[in-house]
Amino acid sequence: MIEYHVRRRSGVPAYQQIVQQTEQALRLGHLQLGDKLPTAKEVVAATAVNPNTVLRAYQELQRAGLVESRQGLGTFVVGTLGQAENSAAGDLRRELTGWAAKARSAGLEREDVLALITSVVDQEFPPTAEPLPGAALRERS
Amino acid sequence: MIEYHVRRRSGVPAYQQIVQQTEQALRLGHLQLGDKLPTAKEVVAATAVNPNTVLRAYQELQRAGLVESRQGLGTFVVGTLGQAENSAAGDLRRELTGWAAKARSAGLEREDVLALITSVVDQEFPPTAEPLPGAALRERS
Amino acid sequence: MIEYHVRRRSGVPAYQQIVQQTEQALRLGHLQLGDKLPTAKEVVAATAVNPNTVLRAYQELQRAGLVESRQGLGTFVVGTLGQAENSAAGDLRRELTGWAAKARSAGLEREDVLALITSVVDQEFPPTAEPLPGAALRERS
Amino acid sequence: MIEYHVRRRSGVPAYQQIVQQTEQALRLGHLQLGDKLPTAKEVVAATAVNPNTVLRAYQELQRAGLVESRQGLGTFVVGTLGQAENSAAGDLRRELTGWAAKARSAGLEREDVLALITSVVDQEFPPTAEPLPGAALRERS
DNA sequence: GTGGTCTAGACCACA
DNA sequence: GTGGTCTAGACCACT
Repeated sequence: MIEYHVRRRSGVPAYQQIVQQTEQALRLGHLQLGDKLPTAKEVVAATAVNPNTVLRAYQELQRAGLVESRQGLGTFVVGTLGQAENSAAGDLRRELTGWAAKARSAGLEREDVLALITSVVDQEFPPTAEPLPGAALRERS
Repeated sequence: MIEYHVRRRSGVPAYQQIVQQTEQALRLGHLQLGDKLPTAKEVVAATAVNPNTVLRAYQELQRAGLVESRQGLGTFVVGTLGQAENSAAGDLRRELTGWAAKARSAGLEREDVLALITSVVDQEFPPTAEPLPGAALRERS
Repeated sequence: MIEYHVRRRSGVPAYQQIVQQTEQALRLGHLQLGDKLPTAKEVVAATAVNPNTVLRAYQELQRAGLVESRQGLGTFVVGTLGQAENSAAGDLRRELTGWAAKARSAGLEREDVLALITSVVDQEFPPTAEPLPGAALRERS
Repeated sequence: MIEYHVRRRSGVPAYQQIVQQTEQALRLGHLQLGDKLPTAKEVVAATAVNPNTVLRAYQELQRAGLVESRQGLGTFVVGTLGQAENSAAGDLRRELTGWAAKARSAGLEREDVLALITSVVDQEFPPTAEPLPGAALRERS
């Protein structure tokens, strides 16, 4: 059963954190087709968020076609996402774990590692650019 | 000169994105002691956020002791952060770049890679847990 | 419940006055762990500042780890500060009150008393010096 | 010769800090009738503020009738302020110094002492209240 | 021209 | 209803 961790100070809305963690679990294969998500009550007990916040996250996931809520039964996985758990994933994970160990013994902290990683990933997998706002405005007015 | 990229749709407050990108540039050595940050005006021109949003980010960095704003002159780096650019960093970056290439040829998308990476990093460098809010409150009435 | 008093003519930013008064209340024990700060609305009603100014003060206190804001609930004290209310404080306060009475009967005004006091305190508890700005800059270009 | 100390981070405008420190020196007798203030150049060397900032402070003092600038000669004290250095001041200062020593041995820090003192002084010498803004507006419109 | 503060108002996240 | 973020614009302090 997936366990959510909500960081209130991160600035990311609580319901989005739940959505993102669910999506990530789907990519990693931690959640499989048919798996049951924890009930809102359980999430509330574990994360101290408001029940409505959980419901909103689950609705978002349902609209994305990833889960389905059944009255009185719970919420179940009905979709898949990505390739992170294909045949090569085991190797990739092993290698990355080794890399992380090396980084730690070189004295890097968690934040250093994250900075380095995002730097490399942004270079190798460039994020889709965002149009400058105002473009739409300029056309309209 | 550092260039900021603000993603408005990410849910993360714009001012925090600027703070985080500055911190990352400090960790990676892209910003050095004495370097000048772009003026609020320049950031506004590049990112289309409001000047106050930039000022707020800079003030946050100033309170963290990382930069110092001098009226009429600009904002300057006065602190350092982390170890991401020590002797071993070059090797680590090279290896990680190779790993990323392998991941791509295995068919993983950016989101898959990020999911895999955060999974491994969270395991190897466990984030500091956040105390449940309300702990202090529960003792009282 | 703490009551704030903002002096607009003092030259000190309103949000800093709120921060300082909160810190002082913590030192004096007027605010205890778990206490609730007034809502932004209440402060606005009492001091005629803008809600955003109050929020900014509370955020500053939150970053200092002294309070914690919970959406929809309010802002609560989660940290302590200093020793001004330990066992000896009662005696010290009594003595100081007596001293103030003597000063008044000697014809000193409020401003005279403040001048005398800051002079003595600065001598007995030297303030931490502030580094000359630009030290880091001078090395560079 | 008076020495100014400008704390840039205090939020109080630099020129006001110079004015206030001059007034305080007058009250304490550290500056006497006829004394010469440091030249703008000297203040600049000591505090790293802009010459214009010093000039503005001196102009303010001149408008208050406390000093007088003579071209090519310098700026001189021509007024007095308060009673902080009358006959009883010596005793009061001595007592206060003793009190401060006791406070320190009780473990209070500078900030604790300041909190305690302002609390007592505000009670014994209540600051003149400030009319709520809007009062004037209500009459006008 | 650069940064700092404040106001006003809008919209969102959360309880 | 409470706090969080952002925008827009004004005014001030400083170089």
